[in-house]
This record gives sequence, C-alpha cells and structure tokens, in this order.
Amino acid sequence: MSSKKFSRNKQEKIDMIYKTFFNLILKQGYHKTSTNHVAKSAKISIGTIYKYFPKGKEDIIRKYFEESMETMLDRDDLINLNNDNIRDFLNHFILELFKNHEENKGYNLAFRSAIQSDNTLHNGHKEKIFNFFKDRAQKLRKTNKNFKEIPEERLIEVFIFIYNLINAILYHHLSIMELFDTDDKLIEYLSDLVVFSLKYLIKS
Amino acid sequence: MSSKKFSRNKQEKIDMIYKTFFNLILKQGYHKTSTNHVAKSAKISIGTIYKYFPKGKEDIIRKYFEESMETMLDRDDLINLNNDNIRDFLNHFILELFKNHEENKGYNLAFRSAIQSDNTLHNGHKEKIFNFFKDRAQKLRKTNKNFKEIPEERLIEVFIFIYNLINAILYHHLSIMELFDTDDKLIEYLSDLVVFSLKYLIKS
Amino acid sequence: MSSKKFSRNKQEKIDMIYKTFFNLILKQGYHKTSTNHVAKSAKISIGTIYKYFPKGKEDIIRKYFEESMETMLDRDDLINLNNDNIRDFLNHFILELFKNHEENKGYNLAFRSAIQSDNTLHNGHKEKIFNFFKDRAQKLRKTNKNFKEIPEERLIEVFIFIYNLINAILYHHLSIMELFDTDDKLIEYLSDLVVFSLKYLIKS
Amino acid sequence: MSSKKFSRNKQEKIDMIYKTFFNLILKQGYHKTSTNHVAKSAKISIGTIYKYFPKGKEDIIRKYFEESMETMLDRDDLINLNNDNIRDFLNHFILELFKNHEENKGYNLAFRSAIQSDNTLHNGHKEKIFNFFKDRAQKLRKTNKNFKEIPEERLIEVFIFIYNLINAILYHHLSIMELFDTDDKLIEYLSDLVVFSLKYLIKS
DNA sequence: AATGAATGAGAATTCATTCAT
DNA sequence: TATGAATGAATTCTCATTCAT
Repeated sequence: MSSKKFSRNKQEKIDMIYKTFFNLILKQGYHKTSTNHVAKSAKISIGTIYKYFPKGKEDIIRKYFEESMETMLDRDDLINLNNDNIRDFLNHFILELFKNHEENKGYNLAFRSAIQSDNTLHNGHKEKIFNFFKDRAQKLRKTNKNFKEIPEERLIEVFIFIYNLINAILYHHLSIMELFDTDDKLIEYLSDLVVFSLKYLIKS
Repeated sequence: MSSKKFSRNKQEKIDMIYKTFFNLILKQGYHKTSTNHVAKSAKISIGTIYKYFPKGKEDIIRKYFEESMETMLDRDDLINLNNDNIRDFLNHFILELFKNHEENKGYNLAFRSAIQSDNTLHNGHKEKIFNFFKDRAQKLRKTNKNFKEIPEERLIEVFIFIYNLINAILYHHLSIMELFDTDDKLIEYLSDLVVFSLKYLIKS
Repeated sequence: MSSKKFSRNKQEKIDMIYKTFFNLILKQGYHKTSTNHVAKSAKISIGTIYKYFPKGKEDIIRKYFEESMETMLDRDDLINLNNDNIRDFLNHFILELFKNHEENKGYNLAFRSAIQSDNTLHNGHKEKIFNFFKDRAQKLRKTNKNFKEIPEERLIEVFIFIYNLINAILYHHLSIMELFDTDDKLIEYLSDLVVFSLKYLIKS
Repeated sequence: MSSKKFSRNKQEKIDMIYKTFFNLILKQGYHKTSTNHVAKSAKISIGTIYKYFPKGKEDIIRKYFEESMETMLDRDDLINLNNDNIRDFLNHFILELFKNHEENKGYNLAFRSAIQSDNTLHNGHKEKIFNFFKDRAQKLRKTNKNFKEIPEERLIEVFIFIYNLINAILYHHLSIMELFDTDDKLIEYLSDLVVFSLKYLIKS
C-alpha cells in the first residue's frame, strides 16, 4: 500500500518532469531549456530529476519517446491487412497519427525540436522507425500477395516515407490545421494524398 | 588588385565560416557546435567570426538565410502568372526549390536544424516567408481572375502550405531522394502532389 | 545543526567572495579583477559566485553596497536632532563615517574604485545617497525650526556635500590619515571643517 | 611647409584622440571604452592610435596627464612666496586648479576615472604629485623662514593634502558647483577652507 | 529517497594589439 | 605614414552533473 502510494508519487513526478520539460522546450526551444530550469519550474529538485533520468535531457526525451512509440505504434493492425482493406488500414493509421498529434501536440513538437539538435537522438529515432516498419514489412510480405512482389527494402522505405509525409504535414511549421474546416476533411485529404502518393512510389 | 585581393579574402572567409559552421551542425547538431569550434575548424580566429557575425551563431544563420532567401525566392516569376500556365509556374517553383535543395543540401538542413532550436530565428523565418507570399498573393490577385475570388489571407496560407509541403518532403528525415529513379520523376510527383492538394485547399 | 551549518557556509562563502574580490580590486584595480580570478583566489567555484551574484562583478558590489549602506546609514540619529545638538549630531555622524572607513577601508576603497569605472553603479549610488538624505531632510524640516527655513532641495544638496566632503577627505588619495597624531584630532578637524563649511553653504 | 602641415595634422589627430577618448570615458566609464571604439568614433584608424600611443589606453592617459600637469603645475609661483602673500598664493593656486577644472572638466574626470581602475597609472600619478611638491617644498624651506621650521616631509604631505582636498571637492561626485551662486564665492570658500585647514595641519 | 549547494568544463563574447597592404 | 582586417588571450557567463546532508 505504501509502496503503491510511493510508486504513484514517482509516476506523478516523472509525468510532471515530462510536462514541464516539453512545455519549456515549446516556449524557449530545446537548447535554451536547462535541466535546472525544469527542476525549478516543476518544483522538483534537480537531484530527483537525475535519479529518474540519469543522463539528463537526453534521457528524458529518449524515455518519453520509448513510451510514446509503444503507445502509438505498437499494435497489430498491419498484420490483418489484405487486398480489400488497404484504404481502411491507411485511414486507421492516419487517424492514429492524427489523434496522437492532437493529444500530444506539445510533446511531439518538443520531441522533434529536440531531435533536430541532437544527432544521437536523431539516429536512435531513425533506427527505431526503421526497425518498426521492417518488422511490419516482413509480416506483410509473408501474408499478403500484393506486397510479396515489392522488395522488402522498398516496402520499408515507402512505409517510412508515408509515416514521415504525414508527420511532416502535421508538424512542419504548423500551418495546416487552419486550412481545413473540420478534422474529417483533413483526414480525408491525408488519406487521399497517401493513396495518390503510393501509386508513384510502388510502381516507380 | 590589392583591394581585389582584400575583398576576395573577406568573402572567402565568410564563405569558409558558412561552410564550416553548417558542416559542423550537420555532424554534431546545432547546440553542440560552438563559435570557438567553428573558428578552430575553419582556421579563422574567433575575433574574425565576431567581426562579420557580431551576434555569433544566430547571425551566421540569419545572414545565410537572408542571402539564400534572396537567391531562391526573390524573383518575379509569379508576376507573369496567368490562367494558362499555373502548372508551368508550379513546375518552375518546385524545380527552384529542388535545385536549391540539391545545391545547398547541407546548408539547408543545418538551417532547419538551427531553426528548430531557436525560437527567435524560427519566428523571423516564419515572418519572412509570410511577407514574401503576402507580396506574391497581392500581385496575383490584382492580375489574375481566378485568384481574385480567393481571399488574400487564404491564398497566403495555401502558398505557405505548398512551400512547407515541398520543403517538408525534401528535408524531412531525408528518405525521399532514394525513392525515385530520376530527379524528373520526383519533380513530376511533387508537381502532381501540389496540384492534387490545391483542389482540396482552394475549395474547402 | 545541519541546517545551521548550511546557512553558515552560505554566508561564509558570500563573505569570502566579498573579501577576496575587494582585496583583489585593491591590489589590481577594478577592471583587471575577473570573476574567475576571484573564484580561484577564494577557492570557490565560478558557478557558486554566479549563484549568489548572478550579474557578476556588478552584483557583488551592488549587494555589498546595499548591505553596507544599511549598516552605515540606516539609523534614526537625525530624527532627534534639535537646535542644541547639531554639533553633537555632526560629531556622531562623522564618527560613524570614520569608524566605517577604519573597519572597511579596503571594501570602501574598492567600492569607490569600482564605482568610478561603472556608470550604472555610479548612478545607482548617487540615487541611493540622494534618497537617503531626502528622507532625512524631510524629517528634519518637520521637526526643527532652523531647518524649516532652508528649502528642501538645498538641504539635501548640503547634506550630500557634507557626506561627500568627509568621504572625499577620508578616501581621496589616502594621504590624510598620516597627518594627524590621533584619531580624535582628525575627528575634531573634520567636525570643525563641516561647521565651518555649513556657514558658507546655508547662507549663500 | 609640408612638414608643418603634417605636424599640424598630427597634433590635430592626437587632440582628436584625447577628446574622443575622454568623452567616451565620461559616457561609458573607463573600462567599457575600448581603443577600437575610440578609433571608430574619432574616425582615425586603430593603427594610427597605436602609432601615437604605442601602449594604448594607458599611454593616452599618461601622455595627456603629462601635458596637463606641465600646463597646470609647472610654474614658479611658489618660489616668490613670502610671509606676506601666503593668502595671495593660495588664492592664485586655487584659482589655477579651478580654472583647470572648468576648462578640462571632462578630461580631468576621465583621468580620475581612469586612475581609479589602473594602479600603475595611480602610482605614477602619486609619484608625480609627490615629486612636484617635494621640489616646491625644498625651494620654500630655503627661501622662507616660517617654512624652515616645518620638516620637509610634513610640508610635502600638507601640500599634497591641500591639493587633494581642493581636487576632491571639485571632482568628488560633482555636487559642489551648484551650491554657490558665483564662482568667486566658491573660490573664497575654498581659500578660507585651506587657511582654516592649514592651522590644524601645520601645528599638529 | 529527496534535496539543492557546489562544481568546473565549456560556450559566448570582447578588446588590446599586430601586421600585411 | 595610414589603414583596418585579423588575431587570440582573457573575460563573462551557462548548465549538465555530482555529492554531502
């Protein structure tokens, strides 16, 4: 019971650190946000931050990313993909990315901001994405005739491109949200865009 | 001749600073690249860097950006736009962005990397883009019937979106270049993509 | 006890910084005394100096000055001033200045040295002196007939002049101390000097 | 003829350097005034400044001081001093100091400002003053009965004190000028003050 | 476990001084 | 002689990280 309480406090603190850190990055940019500043803003001692995140800033981002990737991407939707529901899958995938964007706008922007100034982080991220889609591509080529014809490497590249394209549109300079009346129209546009793009990418 | 040599040295030094700075950013990320490090790598004294760029890193990026924006965007292509050559204009515009990307891949990536960690710079950049397209939108609405019907603000937003979309694809996580056999195919894809997108954006 | 030790260490460090800084200024002059040099001499890390004095040298002097002004001037001697004890008051005031000079010779000289090379500091100092004597002048004019006749502004100016005169003699080029056999004779001289001067200043 | 013109240009430049340097010190304080800044303000190249003043700032002040000391103090007034005209001599001496102050207010303040932050300069100054009054004291003790009784060292000290007292009043925090209606009254006050002070100093 | 004072390497920036032209 | 570009040591200041309490 007491350990439960403790662990809730611990998680609360960790969440507080995430929240404060990413808020500060949004306000000031990554390299102007210091761990000491985070500690002061979050009213948590700098010692505690280093207890939970021994490597400091890098650790905060890496751990947040690991948690959020698990939440966002670690599902088995792709496995059941077949000829008939490619469009459904895409809609579903894009919707997930979009929902994640809406819910974690600040966090994700901060993450991207951080990744840009830290090559280690950037490469870790790329590797993670690559492995994720490599796994999915392999499964797809085993279970789906259409995909068997596409070389594995190409399939991975295409998936990554789609993933990046959607993210780029959602995050890049932030101007897109205001261009569509409703979220549904945006989702529709993005799905159509991906289908449109796939034709070029798969065949070329 | 002696004065010529002087001025050549000056520009050579400035170019050397740009080159070294952006190379280092590409290698190490923005916030790990210090002015002193640039000086040492470029074999130029730190004093010289601060002579030409009194505010340090920020100035290097800002000045490079100003120069490259002028080179890249400051032309009058849009003025001659009429009903018949929208597609030509788009092709031309995308080609320019693409050529700029090819020639200045390192510089531009570094610039984007830097912009992500510096909000002042980021806002300056956004403002510059906005003003550029505001000017173009106003000219277009005066000379072209089709555009007159679109509100100025919307037109600016759409242009910015297109600009960002292309840049996002060209720069975002770097995976696109390997997906197309030839540059022409990439350009074709991008043009088609923009035309495809415009339908959604203008009407919505 | 542990908290006591903490706070004692803190004040000890601050005092050590003051002591070292002013000693170095006395030896080398203000602008040749760097914060790093102070840190090294005081065997305190440069970070600690900036923790307690975030604006560096300027802060050290300003804070010391604020503390010493409070110690030296922030008393209510002037309030009880009446017709009969002007001479006593003067003796007392001069004695205070003199004691302060004796005890803090190094600090005060350093402060004056610093003030000469820093206009911001100088103006802050002048303002502080002015406000101090403005307050005293206002109180005096309310409670003392003789002073009521002297315009407030004039009274402030005269007080400041007296204050500066004494300080100038005590600090300016350091030659006075050796001219008098005993401190009492010096104090007597200074008091007589002020009384002598007041005749000129009040009437003119 | 051409050499004459040159030498006038040279002196003009030197005067321009003095003027600019001391004006900048008055505005910004000594240690914030850089030689490069002087060069830019005076529209004289930094190379030229170092031609005339090879040791930089220190040299500018030292040379100006040497010139101004010669102008101000290098006269034989004291030699003819006798019993009857001590008061006249004092008036004359004070008037000289006062005139110098009026004419070179900026220069002198700057000089004092500079001296405070540079111990070499300060010591040089003290030595110069000491030697000047040593010379005068020796002459006086040879020619004047009254002074013979005062030990040479003491006489020098008293002279220096008087000199410093007047200067302190004239320069110290600048508040005196506004306290007297006319210059004559100020001079009178200063003379009386010195006579008043001498009684204490000579006898003690 | 939690705290936050303390550390010091390293980044940004200045400025006296030199030297090629 | 005059110039001012170039230099780099020295300075100010920041911030990730440690460790005694």
